[in-house]
Amino acid sequence: MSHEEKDYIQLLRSHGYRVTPQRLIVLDAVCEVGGHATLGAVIARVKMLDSTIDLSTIYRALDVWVEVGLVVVSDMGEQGKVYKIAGDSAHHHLICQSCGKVLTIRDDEFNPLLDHLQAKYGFILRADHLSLPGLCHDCAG
Amino acid sequence: MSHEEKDYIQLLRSHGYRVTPQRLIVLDAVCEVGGHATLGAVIARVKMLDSTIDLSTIYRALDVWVEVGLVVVSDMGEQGKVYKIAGDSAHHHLICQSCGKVLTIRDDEFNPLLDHLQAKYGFILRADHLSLPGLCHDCAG
DNA sequence: CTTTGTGCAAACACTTTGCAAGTCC
DNA sequence: GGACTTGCAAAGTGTTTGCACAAAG
Repeated sequence: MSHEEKDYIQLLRSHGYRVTPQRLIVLDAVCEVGGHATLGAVIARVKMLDSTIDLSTIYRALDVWVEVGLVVVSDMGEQGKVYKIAGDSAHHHLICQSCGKVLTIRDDEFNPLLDHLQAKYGFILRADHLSLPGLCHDCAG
Repeated sequence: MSHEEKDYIQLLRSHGYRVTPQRLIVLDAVCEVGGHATLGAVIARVKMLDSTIDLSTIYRALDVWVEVGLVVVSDMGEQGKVYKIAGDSAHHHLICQSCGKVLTIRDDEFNPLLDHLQAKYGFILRADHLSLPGLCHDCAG
């Protein structure tokens, strides 16, 4: 695994949570799925690592990791919730409604919009994972 | 109700659907709730208009209206699905993660972003109802 | 040893489906 | 009359909760 062991153990403890194998496995699963891990993908991965872990435990463990801030979750509507390790560079997705292709764009491409919203409404956009529907180059033609 | 009666009756028929009071009531409900009608709001409204209409009928009727194109649905994740009469001017929401306040912004405020995405990726943004998370003016200070 | 976490089963909310009876055309 | 719809009840989903036992600190 790519994350530092001490850090997240301290993180759990400092929030009054205990360190359990189940929680570590769930965290590993999110890591290993990588990128944007859908709930289904995380569950599948956890079950692969240890099939005796209960579904409710997975839900609870994910809540804990989100609570302590090591994992961030975003609800993408149709696609359900996706989990990822906090600190990954923010980015967004362009999803083609015709062919389903997914383009990834960097967060800073939103800066003009972000500046505009802040200037006009005082609203600070804090989206680290948007999914924007539309038509890709191939399907638009 | 604000919609033309003939139009949507023809619309149903032309798609091979029958005109039933239940379907009309569901359509009315979406109209009356106005703007973005959450599923819950639509259901509540329908029940108010005629409490004998079954939940399954409401779901099926909404599917029919979406199918014929008179109603559009967007899945807003956390907030669930919202329904609205097709043809309303497109716009988007800024949702404050701290206080829950919702700001509505016009679609054309996205034009710079839209142009950028089209120029750089050939991607045509087709979002008529985005929800962007962030912090509102009051909470950001 | 005390407190927290787990697995299990049951409860839950939300949505869909099968079917007989009713309705639209 | 014949096909489509409805209401009802039941079955699915996906997620949460209560509780006795197990594990962490």
